[in-house]
Amino acid sequence: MEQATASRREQILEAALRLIGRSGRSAVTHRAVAEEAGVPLGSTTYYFDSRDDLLRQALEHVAASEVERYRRRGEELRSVRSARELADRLTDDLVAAARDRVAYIAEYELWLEAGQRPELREAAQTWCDAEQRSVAGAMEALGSSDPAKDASLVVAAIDGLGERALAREDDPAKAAEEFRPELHRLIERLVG
Amino acid sequence: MEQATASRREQILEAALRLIGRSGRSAVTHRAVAEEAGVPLGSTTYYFDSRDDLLRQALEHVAASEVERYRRRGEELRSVRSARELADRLTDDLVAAARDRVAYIAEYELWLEAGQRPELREAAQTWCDAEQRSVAGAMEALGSSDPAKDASLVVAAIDGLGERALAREDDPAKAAEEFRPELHRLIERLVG
DNA sequence: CGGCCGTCTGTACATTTGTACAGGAATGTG
DNA sequence: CACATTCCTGTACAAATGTACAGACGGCCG
Repeated sequence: MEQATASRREQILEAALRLIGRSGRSAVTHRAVAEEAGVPLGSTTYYFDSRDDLLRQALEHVAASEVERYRRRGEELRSVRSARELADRLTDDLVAAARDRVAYIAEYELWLEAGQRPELREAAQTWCDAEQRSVAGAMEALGSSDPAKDASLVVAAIDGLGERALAREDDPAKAAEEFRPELHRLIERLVG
Repeated sequence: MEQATASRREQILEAALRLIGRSGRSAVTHRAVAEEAGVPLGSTTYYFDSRDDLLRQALEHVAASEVERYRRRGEELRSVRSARELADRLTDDLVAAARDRVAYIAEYELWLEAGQRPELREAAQTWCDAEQRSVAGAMEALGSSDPAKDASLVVAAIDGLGERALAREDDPAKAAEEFRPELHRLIERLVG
């Protein structure tokens, strides 16, 4: 039954991610994760070699699922017809991400962890590339002269803006909403 | 002797920041900070009420010094004559930041900590505003139609790009260097 | 049935950590 | 000089943490 095994493992990984989203990577302790996942303490040490291993796999896990999400999102974004439409969709995504902070905070925690741990750089890289690719298709559809580079800029701006939204936790979704005209201006200028 | 007191306090705060830059916020323990600062364990509990207090003050301390740095840098940037010149200066700053990671990583750790701790949001806000203002003056000098908003975009892009550079620690400065043409393109498009 | 094996869990233990606090050293004050 | 006050540090201890591991449980084969 690797099915059951996999779901149990994932149950633990996702509990770890919820903790990261709520209280940062330092909150990932065997005991806290076990409690959050509703499994006994022994489970976390059974499925993962060490605390570091658990943290690493949790970040790789969220990276993998975000890559998949961007792949699907990339397909949809190829159909945009105007800078405004793309800006709207990207802002909607950002607002949604800000609303359900877990994955979004995990992304930033992953960057920082990757800064000190080479094993995580590949995951960070893959995540970043997927995000960029999902936007590049849309930039191409809008007639950008260099879709890859423009997408790189748009994604960098989104990440930077998202960061700011997170730090205004009173209402990060509202903060994200305010970036709509900014993103519009950026995309318009790049493809115009 | 508040002079001596201040320097001792700062000695501890800066040791904490070096630890953050090297191993993240979770590395800030009384013992690790004391050892890094070369002071006895009792000192850290004497100058700071608790571990949380120490972490908070360390982040506020680096925020304050970065605000000051941006204020000075803002003056200099007002004299730029072209998009290329501004892009060059901003890239140089980014390369320098990536080279000496501590303050740069601290910035991101501050964002994340501010996401969960309201007391830190003001510092994050102030830092962000200072960074934006330092660029806004230059955008104005270049004839931007909306310097504040353009600066907001440029700063967001820089922060997003910087994040990426950090995750490629093999040589973050080299990664930052590669953003030079991207920044140039962005600024040119915005003010053009 | 008995034996075997992989899955899983409760417990135990050495470390690490936050923090309180008694008292030492230094400095000022009469 | 005695004394008070403030600054500082070593030590102690409870709590939290990482991790090893003995053994329970459940299926499966002979």
